[in-house]
Amino acid sequence: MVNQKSLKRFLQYRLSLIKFQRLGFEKVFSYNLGKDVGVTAEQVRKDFSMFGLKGSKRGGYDIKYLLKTIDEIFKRNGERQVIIIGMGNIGQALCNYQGFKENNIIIVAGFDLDPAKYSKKYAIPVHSTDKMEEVIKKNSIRTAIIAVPEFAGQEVCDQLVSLGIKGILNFSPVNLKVPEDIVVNYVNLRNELESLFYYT
Amino acid sequence: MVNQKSLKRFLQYRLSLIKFQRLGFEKVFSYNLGKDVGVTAEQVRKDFSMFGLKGSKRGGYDIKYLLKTIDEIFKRNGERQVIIIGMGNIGQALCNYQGFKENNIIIVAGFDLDPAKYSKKYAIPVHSTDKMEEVIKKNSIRTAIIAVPEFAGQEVCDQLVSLGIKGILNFSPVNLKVPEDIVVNYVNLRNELESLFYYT
DNA sequence: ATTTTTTTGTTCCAAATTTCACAATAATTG
DNA sequence: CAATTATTGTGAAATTTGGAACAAAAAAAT
Ligand SMILES: NC(=O)c1ccc[n+]([C@@H]2O[C@H](COP(=O)([O-])OP(=O)(O)OC[C@H]3O[C@@H](n4cnc5c(N)ncnc54)[C@H](O)[C@@H]3O)[C@@H](O)[C@H]2O)c1
Ligand SMILES: NC(=O)c1ccc[n+]([C@@H]2O[C@H](COP(=O)([O-])OP(=O)(O)OC[C@H]3O[C@@H](n4cnc5c(N)ncnc54)[C@H](O)[C@@H]3O)[C@@H](O)[C@H]2O)c1
Repeated sequence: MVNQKSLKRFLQYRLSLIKFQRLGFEKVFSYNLGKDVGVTAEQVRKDFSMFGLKGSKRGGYDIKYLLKTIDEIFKRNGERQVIIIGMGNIGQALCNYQGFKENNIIIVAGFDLDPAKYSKKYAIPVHSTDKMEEVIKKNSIRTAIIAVPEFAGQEVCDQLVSLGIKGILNFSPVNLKVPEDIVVNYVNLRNELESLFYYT
Repeated sequence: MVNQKSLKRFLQYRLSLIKFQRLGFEKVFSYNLGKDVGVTAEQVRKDFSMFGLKGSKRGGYDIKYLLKTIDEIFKRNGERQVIIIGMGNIGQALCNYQGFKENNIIIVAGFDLDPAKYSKKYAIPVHSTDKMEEVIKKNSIRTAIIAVPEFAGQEVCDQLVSLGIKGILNFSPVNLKVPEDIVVNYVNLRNELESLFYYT
């Protein structure tokens, strides 16, 4: 299995590379990237080496080439579709975010139990959860965002897994029990905020 | 410096402990907590030992005592005030979230450059960024959430630091340059989602 | 009261991750 | 074109993190 941390660093490298490219650079050195992203130059080189990205000694790395390869790693050229379960605060914030479309990520639809959410006022169509199977199958969707309250997290997760979802971004503060081959990324906003109060 | 990961696990332990308490339990064993939170029992004991939390051999840990001590670690009994800079999608989602108030976290105010955001329709007062200093000083605020676009992240961060903020939750996809004594927690939603496409 | 069982607390061990160190080599300089 | 310099790529060392193992102690059983 691939190193999760390295994987997320690549997305930071990508942002940084685009920044350098906009500034007119064609090459970068490991320490340029490292400094901008907040890791050591050695870390950058190790990450690159792990995914087989090559630079030229003394000449550094070619930005275009790096971007192209990173794009391949994250399948940026294919369709990258995702659905959201739970169209409350978080679900709405995500579907209004422009940065996904700009980065080739399509939020196909939202799902909710509450009929009040099936309105036209959202950036994406919102359906009853009964329709999940249909939408997932029709679009061959493999990735989903769980943004339902804590008590519903595991239940929704089980549904998603049974419908063939392989990758989950989970906002509910629950440790999800999933089969081996399912990848879950956790975002626990309350913990991220609250842990700051330890220091302050 | 304290182990960041351990710190965040404590908040998960806390949630789990409350769950057990609601179910009528007064004691837990390390493996109960571990199973629920998704870590090993050894990890739980190690974490507890690191913060000086004591259990009784064969009797396990007293839930009330654990909760009380964890509450102290995160200063749950004092005022836990925070401000949000950037009242766009994320800023609004956060200020509408009930779970903060329920957990003794008060979002005192929001700040934005855009006057269209200074309306009464939000759950918290929203001011011009000019007012940041006044609000921070008056309430002795030490914790802030950055929810502005990428290009403004570092600038806002510098302002906050100069106004005495010590802990930052940063949603903008930038590596913030901060003095040693400032703690930053990063939430990069796009990376969390996009990294899933590596697998799917 | 003694033995057995169970669980903590901690030391030791293993795995994963990061940093160091340096040979290899490409670019630059003289 | 030889010497110098800068930077990559990677194997070894160091660090960090998590897991295993087990003695110590408390509870339960006999
Ligand atoms: N909003 C935040 O700032 C914030 C902060 C910390 C944690 N969270 C967590 O993120 C998650 C979402 O938060 P939110 O503020 O968006 O919640 P919310 O209550 O605003 O929205 C949840 C939505 O899920 C829907 N829902 C409930 N059960 C469902 C089910 N079984 N299937 C489909 N839809 C269902 C509800 O109808 C509602 O629309 C929660 O687990 C919350 O704990 C949110
Ligand atoms: N919304 C999402 O789902 C999402 C997903 C991934 C990343 N992000 C990141 O989170 C951050 C916030 O996202 P969003 O969708 O809420 O953005 P948004 O554009 O909806 O809101 C940003 C707000 O910040 C304000 N602002 C800009 N410069 C400011 C300044 N210097 N001082 C004060 N206010 C300022 C703007 O007026 C706007 O109201 C961004 O950095 C974005 O990249 C958001």
